[in-house]
Amino acid sequence: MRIGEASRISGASARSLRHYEDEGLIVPGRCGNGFRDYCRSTIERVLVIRSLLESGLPVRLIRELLPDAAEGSDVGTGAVGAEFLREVEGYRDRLAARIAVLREQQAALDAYLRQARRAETVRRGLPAGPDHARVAGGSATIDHDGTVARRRDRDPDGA
DNA sequence: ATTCTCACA
DNA sequence: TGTGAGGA
Repeated sequence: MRIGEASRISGASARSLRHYEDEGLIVPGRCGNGFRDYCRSTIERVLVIRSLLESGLPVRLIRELLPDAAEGSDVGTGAVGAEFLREVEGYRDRLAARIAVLREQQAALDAYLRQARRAETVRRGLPAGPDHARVAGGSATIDHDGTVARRRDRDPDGA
């Protein structure tokens, strides 16, 4: 079958199917007209790839886990090497590190929203609200207390 | 109507 | 991964 049907059956977009091929995860055949030809085993392989992807394994590791798409016929054995496990662990650790960073960013935004809402409430209750959110040139960061710390990239008039 | 490759506001 | 171009 061609990529269209393979896409419907596997649930992977034609784009993804071509991508998996570029990544060496699958090796569909080719018809005379150059169209890709997907056989049943390839479809099954795509299904496995998708589940693995959803499990969080990066393409690189999936490639190592699955038997060579080129030669072999059917799917995964159970022969996982110790080195492979270490790679997965490494990936998971890096993921954890990224999550930690994301948590900090989320905390910073939560803090910012709290102080921003507080400021909004205060403004309504007071005669005049002098300071508003000002966004000027340069970069800015939001601290854990919700404070927006701005800094000019370079002070034009300073020496 | 489908697919292919290539490139990216 | 999506999307569009330009061709088969």
